[in-house]
Amino acid sequence: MSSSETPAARRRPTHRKGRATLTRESVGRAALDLIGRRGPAELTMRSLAAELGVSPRALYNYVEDRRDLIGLAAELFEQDWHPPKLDPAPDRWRPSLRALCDELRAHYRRHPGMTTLALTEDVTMARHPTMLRNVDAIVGFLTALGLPPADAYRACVETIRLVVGFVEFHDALHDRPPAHLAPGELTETPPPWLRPEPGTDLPHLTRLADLPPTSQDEQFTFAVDLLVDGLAARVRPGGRARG
Amino acid sequence: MSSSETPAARRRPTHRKGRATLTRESVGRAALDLIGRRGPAELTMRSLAAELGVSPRALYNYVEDRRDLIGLAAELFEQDWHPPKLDPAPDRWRPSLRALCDELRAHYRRHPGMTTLALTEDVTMARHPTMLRNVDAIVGFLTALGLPPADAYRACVETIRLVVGFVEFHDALHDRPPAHLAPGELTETPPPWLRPEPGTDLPHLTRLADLPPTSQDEQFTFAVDLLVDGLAARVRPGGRARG
DNA sequence: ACCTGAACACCGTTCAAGT
DNA sequence: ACCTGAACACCGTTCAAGT
Repeated sequence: MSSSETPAARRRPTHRKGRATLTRESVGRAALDLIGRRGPAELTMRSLAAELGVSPRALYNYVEDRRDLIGLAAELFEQDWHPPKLDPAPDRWRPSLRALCDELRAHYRRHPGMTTLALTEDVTMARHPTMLRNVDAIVGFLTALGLPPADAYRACVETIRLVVGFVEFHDALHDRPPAHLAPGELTETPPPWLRPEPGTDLPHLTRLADLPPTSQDEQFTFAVDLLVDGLAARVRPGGRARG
Repeated sequence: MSSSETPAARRRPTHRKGRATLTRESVGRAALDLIGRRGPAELTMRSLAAELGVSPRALYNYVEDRRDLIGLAAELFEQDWHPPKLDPAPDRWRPSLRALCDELRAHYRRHPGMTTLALTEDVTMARHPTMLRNVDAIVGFLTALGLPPADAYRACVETIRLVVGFVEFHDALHDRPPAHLAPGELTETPPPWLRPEPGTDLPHLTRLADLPPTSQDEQFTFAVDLLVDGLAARVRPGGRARG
């Protein structure tokens, strides 16, 4: 009766009808989990509500609409990642950058298709303070290598785009092969459909067909190596920035 | 009455009820046009049927389903492009590669979101003979620079991914800004949401806020320059391939 | 052979009503 | 304050019937 009830009595109940109370964050987490487990196409207001044991209408008490839900999941997804330690010393920056790309790739691969989903739903990601800290750390690392600040920012953007593009365009197909494809049709690189018919005049593809295939990881390593060498040309004393 | 009717009489009618007769190709072209004009989200069986003046059911006489339709549009889209002339001479390969990237970017920009749509619908692109010829030409160009065949193929893949990733993740947002965004919110690079609050400890982003913004084209040029320099490190006599 | 119209099972979202 | 159930306007796809 007094104005000083116990804090517990003031707090919102944590359960309701045997079910954990929904919150904006728990709804977003559930969406992110569902995307990771079943893929982005399976995220519907109705399927998420069913997993949470509520009616679809109940979700609208915590998110404005589906776009808001996807944006929320994307934000939580970004909060879950921090860049590894980055060392700009002349003999350490290359392995640092490679480790950064490897860890970023592993993170995005845990939710393949997430970025593409945000893109198609016009969701703008990356407003969270965590993301600001991450970008600041990477830009600082690239600046310490000797890049002008504007180029350090540009290189940061390209590094992230390289990884995200690789995961969304390459890993996503290999990690979750579409049901309609024959097993080996995408695991091989180059894929079988790039193997020319005998007799066609495609000399370089013909020669390629006899080489051992490139694995996903080899292709990724090649992409990161290209980036590292491109940056090295701007970092090395006497390196030329433009051709 | 004779068995030698005129060829015109044997041919399928080109019109029906005042409307051009549908064909698989004309349906695919209409889909590609609709995507370019109104964006990928606006492509539905019903909207396409309405534009063609038929019922939605009629489309199923020419395509198996929506995935098949999108694959068909993607195939026609690829047929519309051919790489420019590529000159591997030591003083010409850099401008050649830059021109290739510029033209590929311009092509993909004509149908922003097309690649992402194909991706989310599990459509595998690029089986058409035209695409084989294009890839063969690019791999041949990179081989002539001095890259081993396996690396030439890998570099070809990364070049295309760089351009497609840039168009889908960067140009798409600038060229068709989502309705819910304030005008300057995406045209500026770095975007306003990367500008830290005063007093926060993000020194590199803080410094960046005072620099003139990077235009889309400058960012693209930077990305291509990185690629060119990365390749140069593998092409130059004495260039090191790995760090 | 090719089309239409009605129908089915989905989807996001909203309304009116419950507790 | 938070929920449910019914409803609306969409969607892809299919069925039965027309010409």
